[in-house]
Amino acid sequence: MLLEIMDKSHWLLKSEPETFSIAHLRSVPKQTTCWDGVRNYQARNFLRDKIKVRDEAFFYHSNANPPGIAGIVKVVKSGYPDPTQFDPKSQYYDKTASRDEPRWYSVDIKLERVFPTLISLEELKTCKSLKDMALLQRSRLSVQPVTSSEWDFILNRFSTG
DNA sequence: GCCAACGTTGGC
DNA sequence: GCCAACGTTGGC
Repeated sequence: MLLEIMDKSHWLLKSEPETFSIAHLRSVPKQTTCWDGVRNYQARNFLRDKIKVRDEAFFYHSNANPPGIAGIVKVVKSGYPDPTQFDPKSQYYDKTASRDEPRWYSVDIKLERVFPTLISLEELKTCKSLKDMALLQRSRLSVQPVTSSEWDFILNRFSTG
């Protein structure tokens, strides 16, 4: 099957830990959750079109003290319409979206690893090899690609248990 | 809490 | 399709 010979892609997913941290993810059933609430078109396109089952992602704590990469998750379900866009009670409700024409997408992710210590943004910034990383260049994108070399570099450079 | 960066909206 | 106004993100 084609999927088996395709390389995994790597991503970085941001979450504010006050809202949903890696500790929250560890405590939910099956350590699996719907990655919902993304309301940016470029991020949406990655969720809808590019992120595949078996891909891995860094779980990044944004708006945190300190901000940084807290662990790794894997994708267990690829893009499908974000259910919160249809829910009037959700803070992510979007009245312009319909089930026939969904506007926003989610994937399901499962916890793979919590790093024993956070890899802080400050440390990432000191690495010349990471100077082109989307996180350091286009800091506001909440779903962003990570190249294989960036992924490997980070796992090798930092003690991640 | 500030504010720079950047994304979205809407009048024209 | 431009661009000013406005809103959000997220580091600090």
